Parts: sequence; C-alpha cells; structure tokens
Amino acid sequence: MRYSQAFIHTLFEAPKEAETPSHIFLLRGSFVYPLAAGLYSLLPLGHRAVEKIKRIIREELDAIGGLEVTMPVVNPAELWKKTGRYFDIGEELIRFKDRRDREFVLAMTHEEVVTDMAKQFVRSYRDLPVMLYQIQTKIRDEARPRAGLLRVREFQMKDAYSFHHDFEDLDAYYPKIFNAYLRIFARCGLNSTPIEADSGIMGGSGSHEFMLESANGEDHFVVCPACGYSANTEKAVGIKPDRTPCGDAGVDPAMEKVPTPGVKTIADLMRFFGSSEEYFLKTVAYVADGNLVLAVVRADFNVSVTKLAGHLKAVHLDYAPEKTLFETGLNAGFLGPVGIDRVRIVCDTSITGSAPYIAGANEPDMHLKNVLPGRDFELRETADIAEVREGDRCSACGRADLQIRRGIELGHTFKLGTKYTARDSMDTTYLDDSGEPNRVVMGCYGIGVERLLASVIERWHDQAGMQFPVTIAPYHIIISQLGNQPEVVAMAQRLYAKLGSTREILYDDRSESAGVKLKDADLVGIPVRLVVSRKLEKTGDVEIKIRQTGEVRICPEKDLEATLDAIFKDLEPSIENLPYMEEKA
RNA sequence: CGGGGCGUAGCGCAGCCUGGUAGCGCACCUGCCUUGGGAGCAGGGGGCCGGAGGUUCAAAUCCUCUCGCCCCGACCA
Repeated sequence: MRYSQAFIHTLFEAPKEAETPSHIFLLRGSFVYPLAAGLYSLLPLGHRAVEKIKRIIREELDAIGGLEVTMPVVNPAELWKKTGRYFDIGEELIRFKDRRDREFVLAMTHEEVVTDMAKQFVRSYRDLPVMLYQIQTKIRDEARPRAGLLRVREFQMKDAYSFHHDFEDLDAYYPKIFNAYLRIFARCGLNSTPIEADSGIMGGSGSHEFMLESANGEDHFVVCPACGYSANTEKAVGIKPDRTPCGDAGVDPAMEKVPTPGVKTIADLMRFFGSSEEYFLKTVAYVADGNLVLAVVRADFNVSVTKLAGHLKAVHLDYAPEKTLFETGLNAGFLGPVGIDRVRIVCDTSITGSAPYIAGANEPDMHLKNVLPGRDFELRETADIAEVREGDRCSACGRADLQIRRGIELGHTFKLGTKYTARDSMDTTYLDDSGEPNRVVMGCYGIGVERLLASVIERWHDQAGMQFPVTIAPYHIIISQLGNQPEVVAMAQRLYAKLGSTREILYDDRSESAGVKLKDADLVGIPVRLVVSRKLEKTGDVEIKIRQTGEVRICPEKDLEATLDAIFKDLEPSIENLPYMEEKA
C-alpha cells in the first residue's frame, strides 16, 4: 500500500483528552477516530490490526474445536426476562421498543441467544460437547467509558460458549480454552497472568481472568511471590494478622458508653481515643436486594462489596441511604453491632472474641468502649467479607506476603454451570445414552478485541510511538523513501514490488521531508523499517531498523530477502513456556 | 450518580478578568525549492467562539439555563 493512498492522517499533537499511551498513539497514529464518548470508528490502520487479532483468535479457537457463528445484537427482551438478566442488570443494558411496541434489548453478551440455539438443536448426548463462538459487536451503556479503547460502550467481543454432558466434561474441556487463551495473548505479544476470579452469585466451580499487568489498568489483583497464587482482589483471601495485644491480659473490663460528639470517621475516632485502627469495629450499612444488612469489619480492613454480595447471594447490593437508616432508628457515623436484633449482621473473620473493641453505640454522638464480641453482642454470622490488603500473608502457602498489582483484564473464562440451562431459566436438557433427560452444563469465555489492541500498545510503545509485534502490526514493513531522485524512487519501487509478494508493505511515497517520514514510521509502529536514500542507493544498500529494539543494520539489496526472513522469524512471539494448565487426555 | 476540569478552525492554544473588526502555531490548498529525524520562501482557503435565553447601542467576553467532552471516585453480566 502506498502511504499517499492509505488514508493515514497522523497528528503532531495529541488531542488533550487523551492521557494513556494507547489512547494518545491510537489517535495520533490515525488508528481510530472518536465519534462520541466511548464510541470509536476504526480507521484503516486500526482496522487491519484488529483483523489480525481476530485471525489469531479464530485460529486458536478452531484448533480446539470451536465453531464460529454470528448472532443478532438485537434480542427480544422476553429471552432476557426468562433468564432474569433483564431485571438483574441495571442501566448498562439498553432496552427499547420496536414500532409494534415489542420490547428488545441490545445484547451485551449472548448467553441467552446461544442457549436458545443449543436448546433447539442439542437433543442427544451425541450432540455434546460442542463449543460455539462469535466475534460480534457488544453494546453496553457504560457509566464511564475511559482511556480510548480500554473501556468503551460499543466494541467487538469474542464470546465463546461450550456445552457439556456434565461438570466432569466441562472440567475436562476447561484447560483447553484456558491454554488457548494463553496462546492467543502470547501470539499478540502479551504476557498474560491468569488469576482466580470471582464467580459472583452463580457460585460455579471456577473462573479465571487473564490480566496484563499495567499501570493504566482498572483492575487490581494479588500475587504471591512465593507460590504463584494469584487472584482478583475481589476474591483473594489473605491471612488476617492478629492484633497486637494491649491492656492487661486476662482482664476484660465491662462495656462502657462514651460521649463522642461529632466524632464519626475512623480517623477522627483514632484521634479521639488515641488507639490504632485495629481496635475499632467498622460497621457499614448496605441494602441487599431490598433488605438492610450491617457489615462489620475490624477497622484496619475495608468491606469487600463483592465478597459481601457473594456471601449474601445478593444480586443488588448498595450502601444504605441515610433515610433508611434513620427509619430503622440507626445513626450513620455511630453504627455498631451491639444491641441490634432486627437487622441482619455479618461480621468479618477478622473479628474475634479475644479482646475488646470500640464501636458505635447506635445512638447519636455515642460510642461504646470495651466491646467484647461474644459477650456484648453475638457473633451470629461470620464470613470473609474484607478486602485483601497489600502485605497480608498468602493464605495458599503461608510463606510470603501478597503483593497487589494493577492490570487490564484481557479475557475471562468461566465455568458457568447450569445458570442458563436450569429449569427456571432456559431449561435446556439432552437425552443421555439410557434415554434419561439431563441438564446441559455450560462454560463461557470472552475476549474484548479492541481492548486487546489497546493493551498491546500499552505494553509496546516508547516516546516516539507504537511498537507492534509482527503478528498484529497493520503492515509488516514500512519502506521510507528519503529523497525523490529517480534512482532512489526506482529502488524504493523495486523493493516494494519484490517484497510485496510475501509481506504486507506500507510504501511511504509521499514528498514529505525526511524528518516527517521517519517520525511517522516510528509513530505507527510498523515492526520493520527499510530506508532507501541517495547515499544508500549509491552503494546498493538498504537500511533495516527494527522498531521494538531500535537495532539498525545496513544490508546489501541482494541479501535483503534472506535477511528479512531471519529477522521476521526472530520477531515471531513464542508460545513456549506459558503457565499452561494440564489437559486430560 | 458524586467531586473536579474543559468547550474559540481538523489538532494544540491565546483572546474573556476590564464588552467595541476573531487571532497564533501545526495541519490543509497553490507555486518554487528541499529530503537522515516533525525543512524554507511566497500566496491562499477554512469559524453559528458548544446551544438557548437574558443584560446592553453593542456579547467569544457579563448573567441564567442547558448540552457535550475529559479526569478521579461509585458502578461494571
């Protein structure tokens, strides 16, 4: 492709809304064009890169028996009502009516549609297992799109669904998809970290998120440097250290009411009482599916909304409005577990009866000192509902302290089980070899395609621009023709014609100055740059520059093809030595 | 949804406080010239100053309301 015809319009300065590297370079490099918040057009360069990613995904999924389909984005609301998601999902799901007043939704994933398909066609155990996937537009009215392509409202997602005889069959299949994911990301040039993820209210027997460690990620996960345990902070469990003892051992003074006018926050209380965080109980009020719940943690911890929701099996969980508290006779800022009998109280496992705490007295401007769990209030319901912290000891091996990392979620694999095939959902069964009906068991697996492109740029860039891996670069080689002397032009065109039969070439034929051409070549990140200039033409040489390493070599034109073959072989990302999951035969 | 910031040419910005002919750099077009790191000279096109209402002889500028965009947080099948 000649640059002059390629619809590439790079920007010298980035639009001011762009802050993360991928966002800046995608805009500057003429890969994407914003239409509205979280809505982007893919320009030719961006489109080509995305198509390459999709090709890699298809190759890997086809290799494990996946069958590609395409399902509609517009779904009848009825289907979503059947599974309950119509009611469970908030404003993120776009709902509308057609001209005949029928209700529809714009699909954010396709569990309903694909299960409907399976219900129709899967009759016999002979039809299972089967894995169907698609690469299709997904629509989500995100509350806050951000960072260019990292979080958007309309995007292409590879979503895959597998159907199985039973959980054993799903368990046997799961490593295949897990390993395919590792290969997909590796082939795109990314070192992904699979972490244990929260499987939400569905319970389920397993879920992994594939993370790219990145300062611009929005997710947090823990890793144990000793045993390799890694999990989303929403799910991760650390060992909660005991408190340092204080007061006289064996003496448990009686509970005592202390006036604390206007002292509401833990920070204020620490100043007031002169004690550290771990001697306070932090009580937070939530409304879980319409019911008031108090969550109590030791104050050096924070409540994990995900863990609490999981424990309560709640679909909707939110902070309780102050009005609700007031109506129940409770006071924000002075909440505590003592003397409450009508409201459900969940205590974190960090709370033990071994020593007293300071807690809210449930009346305005009052706190209680020397509150002993078990004595002054009942520890009726205890669960791990606290967020893991950096430095908590690993609960898997007990040998090292957990580290918290930031990352971008590249993909998610999930043993769904029977949430969608259950009788009260899509009621999907098959007949086994003895003619008995059995429930189909499912898995689902997603990858955000444009996010993957943005992630590659987050990982592979420098000051000057993007540094694409050869596997997903929009072009393999850019020929920068410096000068317009007839010999130089002839040489550039000769290379363009010759190399074009085996590789994708972007031939910069513009009459721009040398500086502009070289800067643009760096910006758009084509992995190999060939420079043709007057000086080089005289000696019959071509300059080769490798974008990722910056390595430059001068190569005689006659050796060019062999040299490039070796270079490209070298640049191919490896899929060896990944943290593969063992596959059963 | 809460907090903060910003809307003036495709992009980056000045002008606004103190009302009076809408500007600069880059990009774009024409010509000459030039080709190893965002050249040079000359000429040129491009604006409902986000929108609506108000104050005023007069509004990019002052007032009110609205819409949009970005960042932080909340939320995220």
